[in-house]
Amino acid sequence: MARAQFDRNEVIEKSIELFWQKGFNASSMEQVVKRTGLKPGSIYYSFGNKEALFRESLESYARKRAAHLHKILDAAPTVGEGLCTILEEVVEESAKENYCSCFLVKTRLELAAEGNELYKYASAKLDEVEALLESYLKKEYSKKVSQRRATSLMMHIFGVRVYGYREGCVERMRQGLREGLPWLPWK
Amino acid sequence: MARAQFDRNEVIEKSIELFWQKGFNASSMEQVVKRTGLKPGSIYYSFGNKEALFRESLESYARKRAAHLHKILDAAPTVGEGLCTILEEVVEESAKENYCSCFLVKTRLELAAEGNELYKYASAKLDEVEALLESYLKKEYSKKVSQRRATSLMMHIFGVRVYGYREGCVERMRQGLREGLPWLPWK
DNA sequence: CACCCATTTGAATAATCACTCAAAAAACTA
DNA sequence: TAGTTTTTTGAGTGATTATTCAAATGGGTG
Repeated sequence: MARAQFDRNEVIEKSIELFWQKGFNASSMEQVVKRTGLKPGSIYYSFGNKEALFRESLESYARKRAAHLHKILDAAPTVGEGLCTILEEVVEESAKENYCSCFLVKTRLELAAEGNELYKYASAKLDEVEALLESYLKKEYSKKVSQRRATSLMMHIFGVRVYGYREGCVERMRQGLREGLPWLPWK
Repeated sequence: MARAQFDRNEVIEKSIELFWQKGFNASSMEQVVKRTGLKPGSIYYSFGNKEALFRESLESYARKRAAHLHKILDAAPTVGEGLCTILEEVVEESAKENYCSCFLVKTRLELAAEGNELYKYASAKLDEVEALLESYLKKEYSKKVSQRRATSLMMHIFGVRVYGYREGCVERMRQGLREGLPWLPWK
């Protein structure tokens, strides 16, 4: 076998599922073995160790999320409408079964102690999301207003990511978002 | 020894410190042994098991937080001013070394999978905080407005709890809060 | 076809985990 | 002070953890 037999993307996909749902510490490599079907040796040969596999999963997740945000904001007629779409999506995501917030947010909260590298990575990626929002806002607002509103948006997104665990909270969150972000073109 | 030799409150206090900082899964009972100075047998004899000790720690934390919120809101000249004080405190807390968000929020995010009892408890306590805020708001606003603003406040608090890990973010968050909560009497 | 080497295998390893228990010790009671 | 009950002690348990490795496997290449 000169080339690996498994599909690397599929393995990362399954790992994201597990790590996102359970977090770093509650996920065991045995569970990774079970979900991916690979043997322990293969996983370690291909990915190094648990932290490296987790990191690759986080990277993949962050890449896809950033691409998605870009796509929506580029497709929207105005920045404001794009932001409304994003927020509405985040709200609706919380209504799904097995909702588990945002992989980056969860990692930031779980691994903050001791300056963990995975924490640093998740934090850097979240900062990048804010920078992305700010850059789009600058198309319509001054630098000062854009920065303030980007931070406000981030806090609302984080808010929904935590609030969303509550059952039957979708309408409440919609109201709350309209209250806190009245400058957006809500429908 | 008919009565325990250690101070139960002190042990819970040390446990809160550990569990709050590291979370449930990254905290080992050996670390509890080290921090409290008790022997394993004593801990299990007095508290049952890890989950029960964690729960007692969570309960103690939640009780103290709720009392603190009540105290501030009762002492403030107006509800709005009390809310500003609370938010400013949460922001300033994030600037401390070893900042670790909110024990309840961290527990909610870490243990949501599989309907864990500790997750349910943390969630219920967070819901109670919102109910508390809403009851104070009703003194000055209609039921509808109070509910909407209580949710908005909760989302902002959650937002700060997650955003606060970012370094040098205090001024940013202050700006963001004023942007999202313009109806509060900010100074 | 034969060789090579990347990859797979799965049992094994050592560390750590939550938790237990029988015996010792230390209060309270009479 | 003698006896009873509660609490402490700390070595020990079995399960689970992340990780390793020598041997087997099989695709690519000449």
